[in-house]
Parts: sequence; structure tokens; C-alpha cells
Amino acid sequence: MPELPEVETVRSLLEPAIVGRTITDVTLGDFSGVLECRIPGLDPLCVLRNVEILNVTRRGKYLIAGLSNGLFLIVHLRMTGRLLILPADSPPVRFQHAAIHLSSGVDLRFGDQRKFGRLTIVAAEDVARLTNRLGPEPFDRRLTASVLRDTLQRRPGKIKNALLDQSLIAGLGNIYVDEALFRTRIHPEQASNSLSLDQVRRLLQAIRLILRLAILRQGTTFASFENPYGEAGENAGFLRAYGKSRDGGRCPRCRTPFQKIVVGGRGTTFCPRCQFRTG
DNA sequence: CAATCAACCTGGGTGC
DNA sequence: TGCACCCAGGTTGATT
Repeated sequence: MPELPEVETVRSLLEPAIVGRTITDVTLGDFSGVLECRIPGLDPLCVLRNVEILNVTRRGKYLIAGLSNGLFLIVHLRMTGRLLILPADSPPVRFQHAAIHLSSGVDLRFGDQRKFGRLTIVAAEDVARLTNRLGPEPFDRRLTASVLRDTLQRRPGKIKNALLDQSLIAGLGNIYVDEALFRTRIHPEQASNSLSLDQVRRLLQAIRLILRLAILRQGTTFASFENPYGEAGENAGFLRAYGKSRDGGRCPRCRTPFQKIVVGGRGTTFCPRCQFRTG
């Protein structure tokens, strides 16, 4: 489940391999709908051919490649999408839907078991629209604890749902939200508008620490994530709450068995003793 | 306007 | 061993 650290891992490894290269051609598999073009009347294959990749940035869980024709290629991995760097003559990867052939003789391959991920060609104003729709990056210095608290104050509902809402803060998914709430001992169902400034301060610190460490460890490989060179991330072994409710997993702080509930339609693991509602 | 939920998918796991 | 289910979750869009 690629969240911010996994997408950033992909971005940083992709950057040296594809920036400055020219797309010579694109080959699609059976699921050709994986590549879409938001600009009416333009064929996505023609748009990409003979175009240079100028840069690769990340916004939330989106990868954004700037192209020399003024357009952008936005990639979202959703749950099981993978981007791989391979020699052009290597066989298709599992669940491969697209192969982007580069002038350097390597391919950028996109595979996705569940066909949720997309490669989308958009104009600059669509990138701006996307960026405006998303909340601030967790590492944005302008995102102070008091700014985040104001955001959470205006929002009724549960804190876990607020943290998963990409329009409030961008890049968090189920894994890192459960981890951050566990670390700060906040109950996932606590009303988001009832958090104290001190709680929000600690929550924001925890989010940043957890994300930074996960990036250093090249992401969390829980089920299927791998980086563009097919390597798993190292962060799964450091998770303290997410996924631990199986097999009678216990809280590493107090040994109470973890509890599993559903919040906002997502499986949620928390310690019923350490994590409590306040206010 | 905001919260909720189905839909999109399919491999892997569970229960019978 | 086989089969029928159910679950995982990021985002969109319909509904309440």
C-alpha cells in the first residue's frame, strides 16, 4: 500500500534513471485503460512519443513527471501499482500494463495486480488543480501544530478519518496513521476537534518522525511494495501497531492485546489500554 | 456541506 | 482437495 514514504522511495530512485531521457515509445498491455489522457482529442501514445522527461516530483501519494512538451504524466500507484526500471529486452513483469521505452535503452514498466493505478497525462492547470485539492505536505514548514489544530478543529468526526483525508494533510494512509496514533496514544475514534494543542503538536511530530524513518528505510513492504529495482523496503519490521492485531499481537508498551476495529471503512489496530479518548 | 458507502480489482486467506 | 466466500485499501463519485 504505497503511502508517502513508498512513493518518495520510488521517486528518488526513478529520478536519476529517467530524468533527461526521452520517451521513444510506449507499449500497452491488455488493460490499455491504465494510460489515460485528460486533454480532449489527444492520443496518449502520440503525446508521449519523442518527449523528454524533465523532472519527477511528488505531491502526497502522486508522482508527477514534467515533460518537454509542456504536459505532465501523473502516476498513482493506488494499492498494488509498481514502477520498475528494467533493460528494454527484459520480459514483462507480473501484471504489466505499460512499458515506457527510454532513449537510454531502459524501460519504465508499470504493473498493477488490481488495476487501480493510473498513468494520466494532464496539462499544467490540472497539476495545479490537483495540488490545490490536496492538503499540505507533512514536512511543509508552514504546517505548524496550530495550523493543523485549526484544521482539525473545523472538522467533526474521528481523528483517524481526518488524517486519512488527503485534502487536510497529504500522503498519509492506513499504515502510518495507525502508527502515529499509537505512538501518541490517541484513540483512533477520538473526535478530531477535541484534540488539545499539545496533542496535535505531538501528533505532528510523530507523523514526521515516522515518515522520515520510513523513507530512510525505503518504505514499508507489508504485502507487495517494492522499489523500481524490485527490492523490498525495510520499514515493516519497525511497525509497532499496524497489522499486529493478528495472531494475538500485543501492545509493545503494556502487553495488552491489540484490538481491531473498523474506522472509516478501514481496518484499524490500536491498543485499548494505551490509546484513549480525552477531552 | 459533510459523512458514509459502494465501486473499482484480484490474490490470498479462511471456513466448511 | 475443493469451493464459496471474504478481506485488503486509495480514490472517486453517488447517496444520505
